Amino acid sequence: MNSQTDFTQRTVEYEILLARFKELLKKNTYKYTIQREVILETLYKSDEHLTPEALHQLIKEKFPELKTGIATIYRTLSLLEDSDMVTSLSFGSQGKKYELGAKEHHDHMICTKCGTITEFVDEAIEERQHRIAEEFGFEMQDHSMQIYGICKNCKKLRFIYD
Amino acid sequence: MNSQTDFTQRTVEYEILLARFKELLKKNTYKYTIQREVILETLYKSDEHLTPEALHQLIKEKFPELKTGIATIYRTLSLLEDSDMVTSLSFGSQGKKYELGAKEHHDHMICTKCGTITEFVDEAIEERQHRIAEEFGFEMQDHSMQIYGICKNCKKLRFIYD
DNA sequence: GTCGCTGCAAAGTCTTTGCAGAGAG
DNA sequence: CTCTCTGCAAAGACTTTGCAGCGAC
Repeated sequence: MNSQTDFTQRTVEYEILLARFKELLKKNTYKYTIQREVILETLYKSDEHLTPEALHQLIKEKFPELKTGIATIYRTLSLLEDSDMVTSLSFGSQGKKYELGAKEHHDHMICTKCGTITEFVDEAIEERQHRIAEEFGFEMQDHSMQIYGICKNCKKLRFIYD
Repeated sequence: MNSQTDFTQRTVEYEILLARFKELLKKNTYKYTIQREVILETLYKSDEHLTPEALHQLIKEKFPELKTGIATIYRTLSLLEDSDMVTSLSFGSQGKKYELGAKEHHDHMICTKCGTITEFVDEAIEERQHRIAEEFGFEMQDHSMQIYGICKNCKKLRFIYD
């Protein structure tokens, strides 16, 4: 293990994402800043859906020298969301979670015990959604679906602890 | 037009709902209060999905003598939600909206221009959802689906104003 | 009567905003 | 150089909580 920083451990996929991001910034005469890239990178590296607060924690741990403020997290997330680079999910009272929206479309299965989010795609459902919107004369921009329940893992644990 | 109060203009459907509610209260040794009934009634009469604030406004207008506090609205909505009598929907930053959950299950189509929510049900989708949960070893408790876009009406208006 | 419920106001959360200095273009 | 972006702290919006008095049972 050498002393490479995280910044050099980039995948091709991430490079493409970053290029898209820089293009977006340029197009809107926004500036490239290290904070903005770190936020993008952290979202990219995380498999999870992150709350602004969780994202802030991760960044403080990984890049403490940046002293990134929570306000910047919020501002950047808004910017990314407005540009359709990230998507947010709202929960009951657990606030809002963000994920990179560059990935292909998918829906969410949310465990009400542990909060874990599993992604899935179902073509039949996608197809029906389009048809329904059409039926109502509705111009669909987006759609989302959530299945709430107890995940496989928590079902096992429940068996042990309950 | 006579001077009947709203309380006497009850439908059979509402009476059943109210009976369910009273039963629920009794079962949990909660007390029946006029505020709680007014909240239930207002939710029942509204075709829309209401924010706690909107609900509060409606109640202040209809029953000013009660001086119902916003805290009571929140407390009662929580109570009703915990008891599965109402369901809440979360939105981007527009907060949370509540609807009576006593009705049969349905999904939502949300206009991003005017915020109007249209309900719909699609059997094919319901069926697929169960199948997907099963596939993942997930014990489904609930599910929700939202289609975001521009409603028929706003599409018309856009044609005129844009 | 008792004990839960209510309104009010104060306290929490979470998110946004104002501002002066730092830094990208 | 200019003008945006940032961190900080203060302000906002929304929701919850503490408390004393009121009211259901």
